[in-house]
Amino acid sequence: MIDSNSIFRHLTEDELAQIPIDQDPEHYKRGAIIYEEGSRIPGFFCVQKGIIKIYKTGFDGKEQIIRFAKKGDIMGFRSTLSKERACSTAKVIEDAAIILVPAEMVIHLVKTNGDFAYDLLRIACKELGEANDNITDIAQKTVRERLAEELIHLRKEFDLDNEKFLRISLTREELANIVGTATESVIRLLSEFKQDGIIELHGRRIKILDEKMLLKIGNIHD
Amino acid sequence: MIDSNSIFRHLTEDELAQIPIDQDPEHYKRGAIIYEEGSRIPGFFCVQKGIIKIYKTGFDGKEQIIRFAKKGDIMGFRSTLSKERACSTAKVIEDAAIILVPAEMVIHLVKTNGDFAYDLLRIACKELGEANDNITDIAQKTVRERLAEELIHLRKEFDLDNEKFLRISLTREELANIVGTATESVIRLLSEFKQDGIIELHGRRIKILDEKMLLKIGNIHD
DNA sequence: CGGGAGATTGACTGATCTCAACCCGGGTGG
DNA sequence: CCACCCGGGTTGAGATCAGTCAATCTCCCG
Repeated sequence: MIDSNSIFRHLTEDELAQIPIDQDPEHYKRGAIIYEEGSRIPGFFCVQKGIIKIYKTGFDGKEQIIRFAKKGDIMGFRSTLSKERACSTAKVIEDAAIILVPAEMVIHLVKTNGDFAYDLLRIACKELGEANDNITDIAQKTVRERLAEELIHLRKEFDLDNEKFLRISLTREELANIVGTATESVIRLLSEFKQDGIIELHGRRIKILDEKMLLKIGNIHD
Repeated sequence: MIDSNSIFRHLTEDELAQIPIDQDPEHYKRGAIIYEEGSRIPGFFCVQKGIIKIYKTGFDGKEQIIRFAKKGDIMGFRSTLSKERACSTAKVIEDAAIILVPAEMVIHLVKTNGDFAYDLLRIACKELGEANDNITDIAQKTVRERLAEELIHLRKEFDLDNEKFLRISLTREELANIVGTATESVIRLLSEFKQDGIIELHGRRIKILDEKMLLKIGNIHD
């Protein structure tokens, strides 16, 4: 039930009993909004199934996708811990099952279970590191480089199916909102990559043919 | 010695005794590097005086300033907690005094002192929120908007002296490396702002005359 | 006085964005 | 059954923000 990399792996029996982990998760359909920018968050969400996009809305209404959450990921801990209103929106892009751990419970656990606190801290630090990488990329790389890099990133996070298709399906607009560019630019660059034999496009599905080339285009070295 | 918003405010007498907080801090001159990208960090740095810029180096060598640390701020906790190599460099831009808390000590505190863990978590969450805001801004706003916003941001973080000069002095290049643009662009935009009577420039010192206008240019609403 | 770092300015270029037209497939209501 | 609509996806043309390159200037320091 609780596997070795779950955020709950260090809870005691007693603690686990207080968490709704065995209860039925809430089910959400594609398009459903789990929480919205500016609202209060009741606690922290653990994704058991599905994919959620987490985005902020810019002043002109354009969405900027910050990250995705999938099975095993948690959402909303930032606002939960700082007791602030949500500063991002979470929207389902692949039907999801999610459980909610109440805010007081999380805070109580942080204060009383050191291993749990440490794990949570490491998750926050990991996200922080990724966010900082992201800032550097967006500030310094071209759209072309960022798109290549994002394809690699999606491949790492969601993997490929046995036909080499990315296991996540995004609209062109969503891709643009990750990379931070216009939809048309994504379309043009994707078809360029296709021309060059780097990817194949079947509607929203993207098949990755030449990962080496993407690494090169994206200036990814590590 | 430990004021009410110090990260150490929740330590017990015993715990405090184990921390080098009363010892003489290490002094660093402008230009000194406190830790460098790719190196191991011995622990976590608490700034008692001075200003440090924390930046990442892009693949072409251009630096991207992630944030500043000043009195009361901590640095390097991300790498310390995740036990990874530093992914950013910390360089002094105003003579600094800094104490170091060894990594094992920090981790031990996180695991045994819930209030400390909670405080640290909140700091991480705060940074994470700021990083996400930053991503959205860089991805969506123009250079002009970002520069205006950054001036407001610097004014909030470092305040103005009694002549309305920003209490932080940066080269044009550093300003460019925060905003994510070319040095020349910063120079041109600053002199535009000067033409419009929004700021005054005296070498590196920037006097803020019309904050309202900066808010407007930067599309800052909250 | 020479050297070097940082600041400035101008000219040019070009990567991206915006706008607009058009296509395509699916769903829906008449 | 068909016309229509709508959300995405594409493509082209033109406009432009911002980056690059290069020359010059100004301090400040040794």
